[in-house]
Amino acid sequence: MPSIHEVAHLANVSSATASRALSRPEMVAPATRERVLSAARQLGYQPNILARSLRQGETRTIGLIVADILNPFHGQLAKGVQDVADKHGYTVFLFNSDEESEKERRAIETLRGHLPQGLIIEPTRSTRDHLKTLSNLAVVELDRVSGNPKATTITVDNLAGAKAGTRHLIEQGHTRIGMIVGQLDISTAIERHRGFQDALQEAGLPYHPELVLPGHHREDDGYRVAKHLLSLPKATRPTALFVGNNEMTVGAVLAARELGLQIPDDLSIVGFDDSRWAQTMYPPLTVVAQPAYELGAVACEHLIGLLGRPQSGLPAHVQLSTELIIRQSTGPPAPA
Amino acid sequence: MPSIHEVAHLANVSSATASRALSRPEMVAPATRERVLSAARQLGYQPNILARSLRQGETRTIGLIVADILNPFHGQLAKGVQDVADKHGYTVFLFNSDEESEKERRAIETLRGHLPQGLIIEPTRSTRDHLKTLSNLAVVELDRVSGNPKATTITVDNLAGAKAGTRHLIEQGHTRIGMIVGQLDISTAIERHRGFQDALQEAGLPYHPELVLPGHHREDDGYRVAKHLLSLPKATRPTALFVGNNEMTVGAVLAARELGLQIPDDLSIVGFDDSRWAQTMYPPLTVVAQPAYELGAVACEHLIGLLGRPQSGLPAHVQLSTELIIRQSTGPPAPA
DNA sequence: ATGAAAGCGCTAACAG
DNA sequence: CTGTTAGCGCTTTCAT
Repeated sequence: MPSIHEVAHLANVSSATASRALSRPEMVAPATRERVLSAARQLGYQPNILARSLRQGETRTIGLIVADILNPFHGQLAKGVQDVADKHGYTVFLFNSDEESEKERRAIETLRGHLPQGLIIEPTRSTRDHLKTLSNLAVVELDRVSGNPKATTITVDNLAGAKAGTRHLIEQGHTRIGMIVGQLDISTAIERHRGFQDALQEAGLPYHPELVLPGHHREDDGYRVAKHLLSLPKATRPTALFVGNNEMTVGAVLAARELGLQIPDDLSIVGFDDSRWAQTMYPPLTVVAQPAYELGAVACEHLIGLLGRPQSGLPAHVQLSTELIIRQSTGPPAPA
Repeated sequence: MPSIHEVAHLANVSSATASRALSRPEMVAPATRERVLSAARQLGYQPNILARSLRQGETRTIGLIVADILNPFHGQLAKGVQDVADKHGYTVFLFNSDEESEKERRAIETLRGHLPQGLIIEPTRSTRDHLKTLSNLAVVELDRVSGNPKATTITVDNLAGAKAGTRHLIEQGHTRIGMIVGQLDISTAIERHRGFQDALQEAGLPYHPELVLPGHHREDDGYRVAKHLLSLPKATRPTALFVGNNEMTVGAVLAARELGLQIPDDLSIVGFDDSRWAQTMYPPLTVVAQPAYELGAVACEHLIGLLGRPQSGLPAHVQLSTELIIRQSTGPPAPA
């Protein structure tokens, strides 16, 4: 890799001038500028970002820590972030926490060494602690909130979403509705659970705690929990299921199939997050859809905004809305 | 961020000793080492990787350029790469080319400035040209090959996979089989097309060029092409479709549904790539599955191996195998 | 408008 | 075993 000295030498100027010609063209005589530019082109010169960042104390880099890049929802978040970062000339360091505290800790540590100017993170249980080590880095929390009151957060209105999904089931006539909820130490799970409860209450329906069970957001959890709920004696078994995230919904659908339950005749299902398979599965799934890509894009716009001004007042809390998409996995309960 | 000088000062040693205590503990007296370590802990010291990399000329960073992170197949590749990189203490710079030459060019350019020690790339049409600017960076081509004979490549046996998928359709009794093939300037598409042809030929079946149409790997392409093929007059319309990638298969399935064709009774479909929706859709899809995660993992292992030795002989060409998973989207053609 | 020189934070010679 | 010194490539004063 040629250095700026070689470019300077070839153009018969000092490295200072070469640097200026490249980054502040207006400070340099047109003729000189041309010579430098052509020398750079000729040598295939590419500035060494490490050196530049070291000198300027500015890396034009941001960190992104997502919970699980294989889950299409999180994948879309990541894409939204990347596209916007790219547009503004920032480079993204992407890490996966896989929902594990320890991985998150390591990701943050590695990231720190690379001196990102900002961090976008989907918090886990331990994020609050981990972020304490990050003196005064601009942080945007995405999708979930860690509880840190100083953080800017970009989320979806989970409460309203869950309420809408549950209400839809109630309107179909269901009274025994089960929920497979996420980990209750994560904000999204808490809010969706709350929305579920609120909808029941508004309708004057009782909340059956034994029909509400937690899972760790994975397909197997959905499968296991659904298997249990759907194997209850007919009288107590739920006629509808509201599932707290996309992966667990897959598990629930497979469990229902395995038990020979027809959807929606024997069981109605509403999932959270839309996805490719929700549209192609049979029957197409009714879901509470989230604007995943936009969520990521907005988070990144905000972060970059934050970088512009030093300490601009209060942290923002942006909340995007969800959309209930009614397909064919929901219908009235079978007559008793 | 505290620098190593502050740590050194607090521990009453020179910065050189502090550096050694941190990176080469055996070179330093145990007592000193302890003092330095504790000072570092106390200050929350984290080495500045930029400075270190600049000094050592070694960034312990690799670049990864995937075609489309939102496609789960590519997502799995990325995860495989990342997990392995992580295990070896490398950090990954992830970029998306979105199958666009121009984005790929920009990604490579940006990457260069960050001085990655190696690059893993899913080549596009123009990769060969773009890589010329990368003097002597270790490069591993993933999933596809660019045609550069000096590159190490990690691929799947697309020829055998496509052959197996096609043969399966032939065994079911199909004689008019259509194919939706990818862009024919990408190696995987070429090989799958060839495998398709070979299977026909081995079975003594004619190749109908009018039943083989290209798409750009997206859902809409699959939809559009399938719509066309399936709208042909009954006598000439294919009774089975072999589709060259996962996204296009979605489109083909939706097109079939829209035309009221029952799968597999009116139409058999074999897709390339397994996925979540292939398993949950109705009916579950017969596919040629690829070990995506492993592909990424192997690529990264290879790259890191390459970094160990300087110029180790010939480039490797690893080929993993595919697996035909027979589900329920394939069956005998309807009797005429 | 240009050049000389300093310094970002780190580590590798080289001395001692 | 430890300190001094130099330099990775870049940009930015400060002169001129």
